[in-house]
Amino acid sequence: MDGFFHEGDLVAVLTTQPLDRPLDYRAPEGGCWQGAFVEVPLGPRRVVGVIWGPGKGDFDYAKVRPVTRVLDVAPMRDELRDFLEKAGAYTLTPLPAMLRLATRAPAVGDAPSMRKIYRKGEGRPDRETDARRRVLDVLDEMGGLALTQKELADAAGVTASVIKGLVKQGVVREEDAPRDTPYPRLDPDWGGKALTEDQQAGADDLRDGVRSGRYGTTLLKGVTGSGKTEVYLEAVAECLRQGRQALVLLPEIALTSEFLTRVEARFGARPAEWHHGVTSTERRRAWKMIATGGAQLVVGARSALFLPFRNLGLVVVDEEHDTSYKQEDGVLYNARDMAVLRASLNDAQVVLASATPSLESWANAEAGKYRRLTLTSRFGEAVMPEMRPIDMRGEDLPSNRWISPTLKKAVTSRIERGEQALLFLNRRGYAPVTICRACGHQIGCDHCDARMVEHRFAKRLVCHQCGESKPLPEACPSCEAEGKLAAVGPGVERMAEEAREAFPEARIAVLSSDLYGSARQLKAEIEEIANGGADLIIGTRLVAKGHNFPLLTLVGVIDADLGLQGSDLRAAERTFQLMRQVAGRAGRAEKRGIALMQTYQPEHPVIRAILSGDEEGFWRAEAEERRQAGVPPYGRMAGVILSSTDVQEVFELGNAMARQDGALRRVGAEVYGPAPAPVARVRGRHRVRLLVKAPKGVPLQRALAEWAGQFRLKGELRMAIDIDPQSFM
DNA sequence: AGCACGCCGACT
DNA sequence: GTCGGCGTGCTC
Repeated sequence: MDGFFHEGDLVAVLTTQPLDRPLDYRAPEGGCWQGAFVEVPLGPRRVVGVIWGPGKGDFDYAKVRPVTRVLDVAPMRDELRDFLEKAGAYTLTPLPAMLRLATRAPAVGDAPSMRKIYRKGEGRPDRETDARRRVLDVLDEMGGLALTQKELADAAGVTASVIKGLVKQGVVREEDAPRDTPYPRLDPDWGGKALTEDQQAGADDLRDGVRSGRYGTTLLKGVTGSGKTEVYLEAVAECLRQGRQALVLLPEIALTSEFLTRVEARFGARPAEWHHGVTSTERRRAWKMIATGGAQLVVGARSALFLPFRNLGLVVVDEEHDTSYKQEDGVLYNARDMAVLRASLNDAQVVLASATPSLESWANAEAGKYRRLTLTSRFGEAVMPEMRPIDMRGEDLPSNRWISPTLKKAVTSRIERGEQALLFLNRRGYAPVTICRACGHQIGCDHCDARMVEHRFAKRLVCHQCGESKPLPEACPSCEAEGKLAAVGPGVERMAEEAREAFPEARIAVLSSDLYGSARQLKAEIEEIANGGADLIIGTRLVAKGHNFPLLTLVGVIDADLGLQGSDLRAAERTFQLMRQVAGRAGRAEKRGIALMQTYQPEHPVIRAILSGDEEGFWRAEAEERRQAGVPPYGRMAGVILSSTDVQEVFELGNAMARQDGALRRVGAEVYGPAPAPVARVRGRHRVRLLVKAPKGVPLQRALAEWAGQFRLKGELRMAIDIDPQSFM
């Protein structure tokens, strides 16, 4: 039999321990399958591993130890093993670290955990009280189905002690049942919304893709309100009809609860959920059910890509341009690219959904690698708002004020008409810089090379890099002059202050992620505002993400130039996306909105492109610039970040690496740097960055591995290689 | 990752 | 003499 090992056979076991290769063991009594999750002895410890393949047999047979036991979970499928190997090779991540991503389920190897359930028993209770009668009524209605103690107590409006009393008499039966139960079935034909012609065509197209049973990627582009979600949920429905599983990735957990409600409305039940906020019992249930087919749809964060799907047929990456898909949590990977890789190994379809796609995806669609679907019409006839610049060079504005007379007039007129306005500034806190007027000292973080941001609402200075905070001092920490510290520059809190002065009659709400304790509170506040609880909203980029404000007709961007500073090559792309998204908040339903952008450089090509709405033109120009520069997606890049508590040590290694670059030059790659990383010191560690640039099509990973392998990291030194870095300044 | 081994400086 | 710092190497 293929992939089965009999007792005593040599097997290679990969563990999550950071060894450089799988180790040989002997198959246990009863044998084991390739992919089986096992427990093996390693030195004095026992660790969890996976049967990776046949053993190599290059180790003294007498010293080979047997597998301790095979865990009672579905073996890892070949596709997932393949995915881990390929993703590891691409990101230059050792396999054990990749396996760790795929085994992030708590206590999967333990015996199935049980819980008590309750159903109708025999006879009548000795005394028939109201409470007891209600419990029995609830159980009667269930028609023999069992409930947990909490469900039963809540439904009957009694406490647990009533149930216990009935159990004692045998009137209610208590039983043990496994805790990890399948998720309720989703019905693909439950609540389909009527689609517009445009949406219907898109949905048909995606459905055909899913029906093909083959790999394929579609870039689904559509502005806010164009019905992207409805359209891709039709692809999910088709996937469920085919009896395959679907995965929807969202960039932020804050968006999941709203999304789950929509899924429930469409399919009649809630899907499995997977992100850091899910309890460990629920994660364990999800993991097991995904492996056995008891979960049809998973909604989750990027780590959901490593779940043990039994038959994955579709992956949707919503807001595919979102930078949070590329972030470090030990392993540096871009969830959008990994979704495409995983899908291709599973003969599954990918849908990349966005109003403002990444340049990479746009280029892949242009090159014919991805299909392209564009939804044009917005619901209820409204279109993208009218966009106009406010040339700040011509505005009469005192220093320390940021709302221009033109913008002020526009906001006033909207508020008078009972409509909402939004002032957008992508900067949290009160002021980004606190400077001493006596000596010029700027207050910085003690552990990072970053300035402390004043948060007046919390009465503290906060480092946005490491989260460290301290009270605002009375005296300058450098020259000790008292009362000379001044806030410089605007943050949303300061904008709110100015707005209260400018619009004394208006009800003003500030939306910034740090002002709310929990995602739940924030969501409640957003709902309140959407229902008309405020006249003027002042918000950070948080407002750009998927929330709908039906009364909003004016968006004022305080500083449209903000994202264009610095030398980051992606700055243009990000600013373009952000500005279009923020502007898209204005005007829905029957009211057309307007977006006003305060700028000191209205002739800047990016600002002009944002205002004219010539997206294709912008992408083409941007693509041409990248092609000229030989940077992604027309060339390859990798970042190398070295860090240590010792500055000199990092720079010495950085310089040595830059000098000994033979392995890179042999494939035509070049090294730049070392330079201090964008934030040169984080949490007390000094960081230095090297950049590697290579033509497309060269074996970059192999060259990088050979190059980096020459250097030994001693002491506190750490090296992280980032393939396809987000920023390449 | 853990854990043992071993080579040097410092102390009862 | 021996205690303990951490650099190096091994785990099937």
